[in-house]
Amino acid sequence: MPEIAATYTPASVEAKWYAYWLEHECFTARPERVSAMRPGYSIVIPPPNVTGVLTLGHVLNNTIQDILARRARMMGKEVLWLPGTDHAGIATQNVVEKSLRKSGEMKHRDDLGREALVAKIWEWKEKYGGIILQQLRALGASCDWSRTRFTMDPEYSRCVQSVFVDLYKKGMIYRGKRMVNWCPAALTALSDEEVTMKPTNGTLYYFKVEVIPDPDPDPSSDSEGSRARAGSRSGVGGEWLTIATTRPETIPGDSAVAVNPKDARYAHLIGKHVRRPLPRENQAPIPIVGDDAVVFDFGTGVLKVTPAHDKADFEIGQRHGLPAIEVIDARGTMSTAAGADLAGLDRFDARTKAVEILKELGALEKEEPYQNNVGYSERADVPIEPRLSEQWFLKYPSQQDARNVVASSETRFFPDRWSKVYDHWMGNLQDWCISRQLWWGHRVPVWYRNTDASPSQLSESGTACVIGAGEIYVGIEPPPDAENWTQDPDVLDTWFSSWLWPFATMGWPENTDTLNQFYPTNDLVTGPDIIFFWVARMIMAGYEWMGEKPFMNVYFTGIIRDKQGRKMSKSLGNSPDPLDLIANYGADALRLGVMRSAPLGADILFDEKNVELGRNFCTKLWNATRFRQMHGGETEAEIDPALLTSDDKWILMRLDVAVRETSLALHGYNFTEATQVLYRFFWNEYCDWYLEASKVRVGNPADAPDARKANTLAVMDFVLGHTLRLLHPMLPFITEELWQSLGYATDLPADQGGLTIMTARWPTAMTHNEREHFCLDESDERYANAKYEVVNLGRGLRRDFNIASNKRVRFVFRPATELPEHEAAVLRLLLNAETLDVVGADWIAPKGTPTALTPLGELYLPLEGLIDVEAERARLSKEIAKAEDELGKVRAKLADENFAAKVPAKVLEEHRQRETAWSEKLAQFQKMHDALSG
RNA sequence: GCGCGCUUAGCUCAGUGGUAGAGCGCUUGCUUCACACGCAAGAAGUCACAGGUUCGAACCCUGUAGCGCGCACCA
Repeated sequence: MPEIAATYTPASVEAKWYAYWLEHECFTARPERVSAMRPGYSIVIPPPNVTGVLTLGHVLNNTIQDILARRARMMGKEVLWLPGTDHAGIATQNVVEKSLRKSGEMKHRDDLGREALVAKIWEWKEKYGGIILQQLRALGASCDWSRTRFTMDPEYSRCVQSVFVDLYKKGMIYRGKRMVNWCPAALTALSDEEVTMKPTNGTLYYFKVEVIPDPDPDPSSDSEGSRARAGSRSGVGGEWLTIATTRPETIPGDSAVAVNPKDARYAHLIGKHVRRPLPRENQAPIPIVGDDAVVFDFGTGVLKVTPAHDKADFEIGQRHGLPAIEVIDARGTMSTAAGADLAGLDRFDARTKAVEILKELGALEKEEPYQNNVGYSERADVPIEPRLSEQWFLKYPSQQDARNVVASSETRFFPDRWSKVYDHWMGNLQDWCISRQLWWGHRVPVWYRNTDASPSQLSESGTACVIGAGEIYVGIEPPPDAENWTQDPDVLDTWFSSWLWPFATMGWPENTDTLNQFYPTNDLVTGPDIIFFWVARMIMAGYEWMGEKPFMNVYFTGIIRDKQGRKMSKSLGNSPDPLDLIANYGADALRLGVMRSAPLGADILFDEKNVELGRNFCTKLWNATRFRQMHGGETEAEIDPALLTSDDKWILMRLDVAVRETSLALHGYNFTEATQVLYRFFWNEYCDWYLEASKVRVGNPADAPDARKANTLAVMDFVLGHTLRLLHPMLPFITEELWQSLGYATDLPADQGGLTIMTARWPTAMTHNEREHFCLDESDERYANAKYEVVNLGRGLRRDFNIASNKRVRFVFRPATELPEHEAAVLRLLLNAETLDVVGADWIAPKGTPTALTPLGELYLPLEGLIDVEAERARLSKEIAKAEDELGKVRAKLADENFAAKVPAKVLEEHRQRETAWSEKLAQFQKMHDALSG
């Protein structure tokens, strides 16, 4: 048996046991072992970005998953925790492009070209891609690494392509030119979910336009026709309309002005035209249309309509057959259609310029500061540009099943309130823009060719479909005569692959053992920020292709913030590196620290103090266990119930409570509560009381073992063995080290803790028979509590009379009933008393002796020659005041006749007992007080 | 604008109808033979505010304020 070292050194212990677990394949899931007696349990990891490095958010998330997985193993389940990474299209391409630009290998992606860049990204992925998974090992994550998946593995890619083809065949996928969220930084379309609205300070510009009495029949921006009219400024003296806008740079793209047809101020103008002021060289007439979307009381009630650069305007344009004039290009630069003044300018510079021109034209009436919500690209953090472009869209499949499964709690959300958020989103689904103008990702499995011939037939595999006009081929494999075809250049949204994660990682579309035994998964642990991106879509995908929900429970973690409540970010520098924390405090300390501060459903304010707390707890655990080992003796000897003391019984009962509470808390995903229960049990109950009291019996390590000492050590083994198991999911490393060091593994079967604590049985609450066996009774608990209360009161006396805690003093005790010598010995030890003289009822304390009234009798602290009568009088006065106060409160309640009449009998009885207890105390204190005065 | 959540000790948070709690921080005393990453004792709260229900409210109901989140959005 290895001797437990004086200090705990996490680094070597962690490395040792992680290697041991891997060597013994403790993390490997074996579907063939699943049976009725050994149910399967599974979690799929939310795959971190392949570019990612471990953050505190990952620590939180993966510690929870590890706790769930380890506990499930201890409960006898066959566990699969499936790890992997996500190719994360935009993020990864950005990271690699940036690094290539930095190293000078390219200036722009076009320098390399598609194939070369993708090759570079693969290279980069092979080199650095696994970092975060390595870091998870340092945290202790018990993932089945042999099953590590990547969303661009060949088999996985095939899944992605086949669901595309499947959805295409089902008519759920279509291509079209629509208004999309365009990111001018990433140069790609985004889904609605990738846009976040941010309040942004801007300006509302009011400019006027002239109503033209004699409209041009063709209001399009035909430059020749317009220029001809630009010179003859007709309509002078006509009507003018004032329009408010935040985006004057888009005026050249306006193809109408809209008013509400019910707006009496303007309704008569509908059908007339106004002169669009920009571009200067093409001040075309544009129509005034009536549309209900225009609100009366915003701005002037007149709306400029820019169908090419605003979603709402696009819809108005559709309703009125208006042309969409693109004045901003993909990079956010003004196009030639914007006119000579603006063309080539960045969209924000163009805004300034447009305002200047309006001023010059005398069209600008006023400008006022204005805060509006602007959509930002979540990833690039730049304002998105609504833009018309040709994209692939998906009508979400299996919506109804996905909605029902959460509404009916067949899949449960923790905390439950997220199910409302989910339901709301599911009820307002918009088609999903799934194509991205990137190179890194799953390429859209569609090929085109121009042909005059009639459409080709379906390919034999049935994976191809055909559309008229130009020819389009949709299939997992390229068309047979691929050289004649051009593949769609776009790739698919990363989430279009992530949503298949729960089954694509398990061998789908094959009917594998893994799928049979581990799908649906039991728990998903993720952040609420990706409830739409990922969770909702996985549920729909699960129903669409597996015909079954992907998970039974979803636990949403909080967001980790710093202690001032700010989000963790690189630029703020408030994001500590978890690996540094592990190096400084140990992985277990980090896990405990994070879990102890992670309340269910709330954000977590991270403070390194919590990790310190975790470290301190590990040290305490280490030392308390070392204390046990130092006293030697047989490991885990049989407990002799006949030799159990009140302290023994008390700790066994407290342990039982801790077992129940821990299990209950974990069952309800209350991880913080579980940690708190265990922290209190071990530190405050086991160490502070039981271990200290037991010193009476275990004596010095060198003392010869006797039956009583052996029995106490057996109780310690029982409690420590249970505690280590309860703590193992939370603190895997130190518990394994101590489990092995104490020799608890030696006599157990390999699969029940003999090989590793990982598979030791999860403690269960004591049965009635076990309680009988140990003769556990509430009276033992009451007696032990009373004894500890005597100690508390005695320590209070010491404090009140300024006796240093290391000074051994004489106490006198007058017990209410007989005090057994072994209990007196415990009192002596815990009070740090030189002696505890037990006296009879006839003993009279010297005048002024400090006295405490305890549940077991009166405790005196004789202070020979040092008695300060005034001090004791003052102390007693305080006690009397306190007793009077409490007595007053409880009597007031009892005096209320309504109270006595309506309150439950149990509560009434409690109050009566309280009254009796306080009045007795009060009487005694008063007696002692009077004696001092007399 | 709609919806959800939060407000309890200096800080972070437990506490779902019956005597206000923990950790950290603070004060005091202790190198007591497992542990100073420790031991012991202590101070510290109008439970956001206002009403209501109840014998009794931190807890249930209504309203108000502040903070946070989600959705929608008005140019």
